[in-house]
Amino acid sequence: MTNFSLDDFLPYQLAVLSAQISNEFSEIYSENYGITVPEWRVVVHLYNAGSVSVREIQARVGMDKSKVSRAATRLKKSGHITKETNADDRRLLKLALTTKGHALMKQIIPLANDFEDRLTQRLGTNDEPFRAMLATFLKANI
Amino acid sequence: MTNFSLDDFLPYQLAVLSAQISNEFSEIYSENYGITVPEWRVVVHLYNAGSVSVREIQARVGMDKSKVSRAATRLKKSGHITKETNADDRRLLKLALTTKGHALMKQIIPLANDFEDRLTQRLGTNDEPFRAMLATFLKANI
DNA sequence: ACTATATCGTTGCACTTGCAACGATGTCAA
DNA sequence: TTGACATCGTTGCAAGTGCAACGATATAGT
Repeated sequence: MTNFSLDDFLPYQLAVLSAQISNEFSEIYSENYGITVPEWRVVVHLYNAGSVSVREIQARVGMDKSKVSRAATRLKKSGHITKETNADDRRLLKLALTTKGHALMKQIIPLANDFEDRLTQRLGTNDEPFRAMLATFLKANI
Repeated sequence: MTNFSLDDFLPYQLAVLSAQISNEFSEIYSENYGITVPEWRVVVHLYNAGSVSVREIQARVGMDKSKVSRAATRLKKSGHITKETNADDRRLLKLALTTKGHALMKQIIPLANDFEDRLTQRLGTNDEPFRAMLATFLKANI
C-alpha cells in the first residue's frame, strides 16, 4: 500500500494538537511569571506532593532526570524551591517549594483551572468519552 | 481554587501521549532509515504534493520555516530530495523527491499504515469518536 | 571488611529548537 | 523608474534537549 495521508495520521494529529494547546497555555504562565514548561511541571508536582526527590519527579511527570535537574536549578536560582540532601539516603535530594514558590502556585493554579474549563467547554458533550480514551491510552502505556 | 491535578490536566495528558506515540513510531524509521521527525514530515508532504516550496510545507505541516529549511538541507545531502529555484518567482524553492526519496517512501509508508492500524485496534470501538474529536479540535484551530 | 553492583543527581557533549535578522527577490503606488 | 514595503529561504545565536559518563552514596553477597 503506497497511499498515505499525513492529516489522518494519529501521531501527527496528536503532535500538532498537543503543541498547539501546550503553547497556548504556557504563554499564560511564561509571559506572566517567567517559568518554562519543565519548571511548571516540577513546581506543580511539588505543590501536590510536598518534599520529593528528583527521581520521584522524573518517574511521575515523565521527564528525563537531567531535565528535572536543570529545571530545579533554575527554580532554586529564582527562589521558588529549596534543595536539601535527604539525611536518610544521602544520594537523594529533597526538593520543596518556598513561600515564594507557593505563592506562585496560588496564582497560576486558578489560571490552569480556567484553561482546563475552557477546553472542557470546547469538547462539549464529547468531553467525557474523549478523556476516557486518553486515560486508557495513557494507562495502557502504549 | 487551589486544588490541581496534573494527571487530569489536558495539556499535560496530550503532551505525554503525543511524545510517547511519536517516539514509538519515529524509532521505526529513524533506526531503519536514519531520518528524523522533521525530515519525515517534509518527505511525506513531498510524496503527496509533488514539487512545493518551503513556505508551503511550513504552512501545511506546521513547522517553523527554519526547521523545514534545515530538514531540506539534510534531505538533499542524503540524496532524498532536490532543491531548485522556481523560475516564476525566484524567491521560492521547488523541493521534490528524488528516485531514492521515492523508494524510501515506498518502504516507510506501509510501516506507517501498519502503525496506524495498530493504534486503531487499540482504540477499538472508540476509534471513531476519538478521531472525530481530534479533528474538531484541530479544525477549530483552538 | 571488602568487593562488585546499583542508584542518585549533575554535567559535558553534540544536536535541535525558535526567534530575529539578513540578503535576495517580488509588488505596487506615485 | 523609483522607493517603500512584503515575502522567501537561510543563518547566527542563545537556550533547551537526550544521552552517556561521572562521582558520590548505598546495598548485597562473600
